[in-house]
Amino acid sequence: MSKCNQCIIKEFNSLKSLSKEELMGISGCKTSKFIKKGEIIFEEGETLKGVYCVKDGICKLTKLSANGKDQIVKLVVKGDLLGQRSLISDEAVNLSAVALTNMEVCFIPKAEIFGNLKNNSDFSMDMLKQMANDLKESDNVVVNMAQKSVKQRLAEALMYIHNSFGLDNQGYLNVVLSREDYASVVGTATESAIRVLSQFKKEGLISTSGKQIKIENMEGLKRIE
Amino acid sequence: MSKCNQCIIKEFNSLKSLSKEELMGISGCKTSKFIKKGEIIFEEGETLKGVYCVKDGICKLTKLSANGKDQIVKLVVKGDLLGQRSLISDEAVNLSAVALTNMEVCFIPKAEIFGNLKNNSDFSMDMLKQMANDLKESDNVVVNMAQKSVKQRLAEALMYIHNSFGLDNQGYLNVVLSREDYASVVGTATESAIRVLSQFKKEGLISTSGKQIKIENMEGLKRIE
DNA sequence: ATTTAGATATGATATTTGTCATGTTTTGAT
DNA sequence: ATCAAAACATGACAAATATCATATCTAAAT
Repeated sequence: MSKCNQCIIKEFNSLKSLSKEELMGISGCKTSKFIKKGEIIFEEGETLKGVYCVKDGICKLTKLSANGKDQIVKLVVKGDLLGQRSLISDEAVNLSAVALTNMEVCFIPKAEIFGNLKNNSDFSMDMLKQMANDLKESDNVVVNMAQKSVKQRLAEALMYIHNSFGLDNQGYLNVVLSREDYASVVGTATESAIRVLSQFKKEGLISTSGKQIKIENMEGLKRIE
Repeated sequence: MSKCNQCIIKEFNSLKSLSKEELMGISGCKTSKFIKKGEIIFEEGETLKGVYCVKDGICKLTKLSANGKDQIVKLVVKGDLLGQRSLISDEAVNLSAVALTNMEVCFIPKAEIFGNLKNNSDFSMDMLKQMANDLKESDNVVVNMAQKSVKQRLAEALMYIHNSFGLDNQGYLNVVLSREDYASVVGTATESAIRVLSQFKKEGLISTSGKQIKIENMEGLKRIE
């Protein structure tokens, strides 16, 4: 069993506030899991028995809307925790998590997290900060959804992925989404997302190679209205 | 100076997890403030020096979008705290707070809140729970904004206000919003909000008396597509 | 290599929503 | 009580977006 206190991943999330002893405790009860692209980590409505620490790979958090369409609420990468919100509220999960690439995650049981929240105020403060940040971002997304056009939202989604998830060695976005997923991120019909991406391509703002997308003119994307 | 441990309001928020001594500490440093309808409590970008506990009245939390329109992100009532998110993130506030009615609020300095977060794990756990709940609701709003029509969103806004803020003695919604505010809640043009409300009225789903709105057919509103 | 389901693309059209113009009503200040 | 400003209302039209149809491309399975 690999040791949490030697794991670099923890530096990217609240677990960094835990002591060596507390991390040893987690090492002792965590389990490691490999998840294939497309597989479901958990589904809306499930009751979670712990949180997942993402060691490698990328997944999407989605919510099924009343009209039957999935909406992507967030993209989660290496270093993020999954399921804390649900655990803290002591409710069924509000979102589904689906792997966009092959993933490696560590599962940490609920009791362990709660114990640390109770005894380590730095940890709970860090968790609070993380949650506060998620809330701010979610509020910002609400405003964008309500006030911006599909074109703007898609341009911003591309820039967000560019800035947050980086590029491969040929300059393509590291996160590869289907057109349907792009539609689901910006909240529009798949055909609309395809049309806008085609337009961006015509205008030289992006280029593509299969599913892969490369931003060619960041300033142009910023100027989209 | 009135005493926090005798104040019923605290039962509705995280302050209920504080001990009598901790509440006395807050009583000693809090200040009470009356705010008139339409006045700004704080504005996006400001740095807060504490949180506000809403003793009476209702306010809206808004965010200015790039196109210059205000978006109402949340309605806040008696019992809620204002400004915790910003305080915890140690950042400028993300949202503006504007009174929709005359209000009475208590201002509690930052240091007092942080001290209690550090020393009282029940308090920080409760704060975490509150934040987790806000996050869930915000995520749900994102999905609604992205996937539902203006008509649906407005119907839901009316039902939300009905269920969460109650009615006056004649059955009108307790929260009275201008048409512009309704537009800002659902993220649409003021004229569109007016049109939809007029249509609801024609269909007998609601009735109005000036700005006041009464839901006449809850089931009908639920069925809106 | 062939097949085939799924993804991407695009045209035609319908629907929704926004914008501008204009008139009416309500509200608040004097 | 009167007046001005703001809020409300509605028509006409424009723009954005969704839907439906259909064609092409791609990738995985045999």
